[in-house]
Amino acid sequence: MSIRLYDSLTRSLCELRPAQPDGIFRFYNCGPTVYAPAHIGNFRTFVVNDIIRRLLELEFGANKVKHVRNLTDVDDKTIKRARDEQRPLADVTQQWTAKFHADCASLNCLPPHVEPTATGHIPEQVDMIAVLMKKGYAYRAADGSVYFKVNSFEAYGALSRVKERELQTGSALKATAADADEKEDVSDFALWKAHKPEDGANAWDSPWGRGRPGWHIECSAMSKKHLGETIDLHTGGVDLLFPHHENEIAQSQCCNGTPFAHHWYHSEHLLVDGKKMSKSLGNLYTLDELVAKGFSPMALRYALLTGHPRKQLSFSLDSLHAAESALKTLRTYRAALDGRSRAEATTIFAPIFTALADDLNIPGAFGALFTIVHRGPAGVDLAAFDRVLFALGFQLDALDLPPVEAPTAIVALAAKRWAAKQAKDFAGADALRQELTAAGWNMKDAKDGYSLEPLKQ
RNA sequence: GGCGCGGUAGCCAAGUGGUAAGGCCGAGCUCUGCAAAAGCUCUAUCGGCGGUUCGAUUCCGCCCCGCGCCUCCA
Repeated sequence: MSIRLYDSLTRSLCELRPAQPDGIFRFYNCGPTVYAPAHIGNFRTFVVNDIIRRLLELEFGANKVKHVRNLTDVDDKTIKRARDEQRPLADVTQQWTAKFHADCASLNCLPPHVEPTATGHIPEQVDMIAVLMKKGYAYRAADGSVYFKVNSFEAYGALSRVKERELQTGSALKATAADADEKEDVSDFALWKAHKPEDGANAWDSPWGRGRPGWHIECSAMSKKHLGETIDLHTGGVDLLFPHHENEIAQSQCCNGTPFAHHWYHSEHLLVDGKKMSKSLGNLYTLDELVAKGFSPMALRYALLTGHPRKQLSFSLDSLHAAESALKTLRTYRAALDGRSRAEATTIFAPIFTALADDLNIPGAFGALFTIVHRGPAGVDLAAFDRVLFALGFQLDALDLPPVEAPTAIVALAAKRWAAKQAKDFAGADALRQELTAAGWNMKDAKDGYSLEPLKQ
């Protein structure tokens, strides 16, 4: 199987393969800014990237993939959060890093091999900026900040086709750039930001004075350090395509004089009520909120994968209900497999891998999966099915949420109903069941007892 | 204004130049006092109008509608 994936730069499908002779596939995925809980739109990207990681491992071998995902732990948002809460920056970023890790774990995302932080790579960033200054690609402005001179890089705009757009009067860029007055050109972007009072203690020394790195340079520096000058695949959400990734290319290629990434991939946004999630629209969900509503993280993982990654995906609580049901079907199916090895039957799941390797057609893979499931478990090799589950990252035993303790009133109602049923008072039992349903609980009868479970919202 | 993406059953969502996967919901059925669980069955002609073609949902043109990026947003 060879993995073909859309490349944002050439706008075509290209095969993924390691370029270096060591055969190691170098994979860099832009990570989160750790100042708040990531929302599920963020997690769509990370879950999709987790599928990429898993496919790469299946294709090249687990020890032939190096996956790096950064943590942005110094920027306007993290600093503001620390200032608002009157806490040290590191305190805040460590808190939200831990939360991010916990969420990723419950979504069953494989941890990256290296997870570098911006604050942990200040010298590397300074070094790159120094080279850019020396080569004439950057300049120090009157405010003490260092900017990248966009028009010094011929190829600028290749990724986003920025040269095809007119930066006309009144464009958002011109109107709102806070540092517009300092820069030689509105398109220039900060490599090093001179210290401002509101930055507080969050400043580092540099040849250009105290300050902090700009956003884009961290990825250039960290990917270079951990993966080398040229990487095989660089990914992120579509909103990073411009300017973030465009700027990364400019910095890295001007500094190193070598190609930055062979392949670029961007996943599309998760939509709620037809719109991208945002705080201002109030349509933002976090994993914790969904778990509080009774949904399992695995259901969210499933729901986030129901659309093609390069297409916007509509999310709703209904999609979580659908996901729970679909996953239960898979769990039931797996439980029905007898575990007997059937080497001759391991290829029945091939259509699933074919779909995945064909530009990450995950919905297509789901379709193939359920088509196979409906043929029944007879003669199916358990290990082969588990490889499918690995590729998709589904942990079916994680589906069951810890049992919820019912309130005493509910317990009493249930006991009463059970007694009525034992006495063959079915009318009374039914009435009590209705009371329980109205109270938000379902009573599951068994031969010799019963259990209670809360109805989902 | 520039760049890009999309409009497929009640909802979500694949896909192909030759009469449209899959999931959910709903309905019916099997099982079961009821409910649940499990299983089976059923439900679309693909935004609109033209064009190319033996034939288009799939290619081309126009139109309508929606979304994203152009602001340190995944």
